Amino acid sequence: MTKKNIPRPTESELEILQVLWQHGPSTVRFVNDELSKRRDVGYTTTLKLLQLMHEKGIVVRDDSSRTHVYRPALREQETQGQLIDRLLEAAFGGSALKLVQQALGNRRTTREELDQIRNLLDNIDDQTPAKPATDAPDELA
Amino acid sequence: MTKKNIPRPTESELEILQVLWQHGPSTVRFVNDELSKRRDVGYTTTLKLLQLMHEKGIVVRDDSSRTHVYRPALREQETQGQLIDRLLEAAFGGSALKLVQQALGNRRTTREELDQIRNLLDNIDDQTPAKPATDAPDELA
DNA sequence: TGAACGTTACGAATAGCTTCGTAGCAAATA
DNA sequence: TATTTGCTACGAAGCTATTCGTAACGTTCA
Repeated sequence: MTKKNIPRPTESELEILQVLWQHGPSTVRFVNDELSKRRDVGYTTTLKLLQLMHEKGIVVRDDSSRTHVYRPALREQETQGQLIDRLLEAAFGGSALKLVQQALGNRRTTREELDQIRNLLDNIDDQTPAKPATDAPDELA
Repeated sequence: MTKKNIPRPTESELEILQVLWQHGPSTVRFVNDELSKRRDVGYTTTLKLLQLMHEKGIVVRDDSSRTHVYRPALREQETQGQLIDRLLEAAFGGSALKLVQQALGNRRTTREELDQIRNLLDNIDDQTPAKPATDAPDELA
């Protein structure tokens, strides 16, 4: 009921979101400086992008002072979850299993990462009843 | 050296690729019928899309008979791997761990699937030396 | 004050994606 | 053979994403 109207970020928009996720609320100048570390991009390009993202509701803007400050409208996890859902539908026929297999299989993964995933699996296991529950707990840190 | 020139499929193109992956080499007619099961789409739209995909090298075409037959240029796994790489870069800062956590965490996953993933992890473990190997085996069914 | 600078707003050009109409041709059929 | 059917090719329109130039305006500072 809350996340229906937020449009899917494009690739350029994601690039900006990553800066905001990583550094918190930022000015156009700052975002542009960050992007410029990776590739050539004009200041007004970044500005325009942020303005569009604002119009779309992807970011929230504090324009109380002359230099506006932008922050993501959604938390990192929400957006990432959305994107995975999209990819799942678009390329994996909805099978999360196949996606995870693909993500782990064709990639060098460290032992440590593997262990972390195993931990995650165990946690999920604890909460996965043999029969579907009607009142599964939600929202844990 | 082999997969550099193949451009990334768009969303519509992926929809078609899924049909080809699932049913094997197909005519425009067949692909269009499949797509039509899910949504409204004109025949020439599907035709044009396949023609463009052919130009781009995303699909291969057998035009020896009047009715052309299309098949994917890349195997399902390759394309999916590519797409995951892309998403990994675009939204997860390159961390496969975060991606998998997100894919598994925010989703109802069956016990069976969890077990399959655990198996996968064990297999990877067997092949993951403490120090990186120079001659990892490739291509297993 | 006035010049230089930083910031936002806006318009426009370009490119790619998606869709479909029309034309032309070949094959099947009456 | 004449008609109908089915297929490919092609062009174009509409939309979105991306990029940047220019203008307008406030702030800073010499």
